[in-house]
Amino acid sequence: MKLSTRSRYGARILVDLARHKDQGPIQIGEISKRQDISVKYLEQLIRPLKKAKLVTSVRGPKGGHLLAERPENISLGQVVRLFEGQSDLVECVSFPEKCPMSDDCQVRLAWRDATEVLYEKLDATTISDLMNGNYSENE
Amino acid sequence: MKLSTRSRYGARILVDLARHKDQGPIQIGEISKRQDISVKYLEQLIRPLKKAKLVTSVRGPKGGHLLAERPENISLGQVVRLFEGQSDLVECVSFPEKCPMSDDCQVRLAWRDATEVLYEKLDATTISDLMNGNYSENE
DNA sequence: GTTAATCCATACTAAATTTATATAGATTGT
DNA sequence: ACAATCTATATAAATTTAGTATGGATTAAC
Repeated sequence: MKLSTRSRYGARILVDLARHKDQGPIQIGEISKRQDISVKYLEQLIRPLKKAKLVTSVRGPKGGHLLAERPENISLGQVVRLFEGQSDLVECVSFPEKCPMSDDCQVRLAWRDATEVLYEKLDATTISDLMNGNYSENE
Repeated sequence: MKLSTRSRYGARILVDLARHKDQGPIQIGEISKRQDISVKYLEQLIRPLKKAKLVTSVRGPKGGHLLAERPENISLGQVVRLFEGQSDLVECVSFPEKCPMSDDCQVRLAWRDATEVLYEKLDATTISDLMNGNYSENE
């Protein structure tokens, strides 16, 4: 039960953009160096972020990428839902028809509730919480 | 980010055993029919459950499997930790050395906290909660 | 207008993981 | 003795993931 690198990298990209948001458009090459992610993979990851309106870009020379939202308005929950093909812990939570036992499966309801608790936490954690090196457990 | 079928099946096996715990040792063949899991796969899944002392078995004819603990003492957290090779949302939570950036990665701390919240919920959910068809969201 | 730097989109592949099945054997109550 | 059970390892097919490659389209600076 692990998160894809896409979610992990996606979050780091957003934090990187947030940290440098006063420096104008940020080139992929810069992010690549700082985050140690290949340029090609970065391009692939930024596309969904743009589609989701979390990031905008400026084209041409001196162009680059910018956060489209304030850091406090972007949550890890958004990132995970965006990058994980299946964002629930088990398929039957959202698609009961995938399991013949869904109808009276108590375990399914427990997975559903656990998924819910997880996303409550992820939704409550924003890029703003993570950008300044002072993230702490209690808040 | 999905749970393996092993965790899902593992939980269902335990609930099945809990539901029939007054009927003496339960044969794998019975579980197989009720839960629609192949006998061979079941054998493979029950082994770790026995190793973890959640299940015991009686050998020979008329033998079978039994819960080794009271249903209220077995949690989904135990099941998931047992069956998921990696029980954290991301590897660097338990193994910071796996990522060169772990040292001052704020996102890592957020993943750690989210993992923690998830397991708090899973640990609070027991087989007893799930065995009687009256599991409800609020408890 | 040219050009260099950027962003965009799809195809593909190699590796890892998952989900089982198959085979063979050990144990034990009747 | 033996039939029914549990145990263990090997293997294979399918799926998923992670990342690269290729080729292009756009655009601002000069």
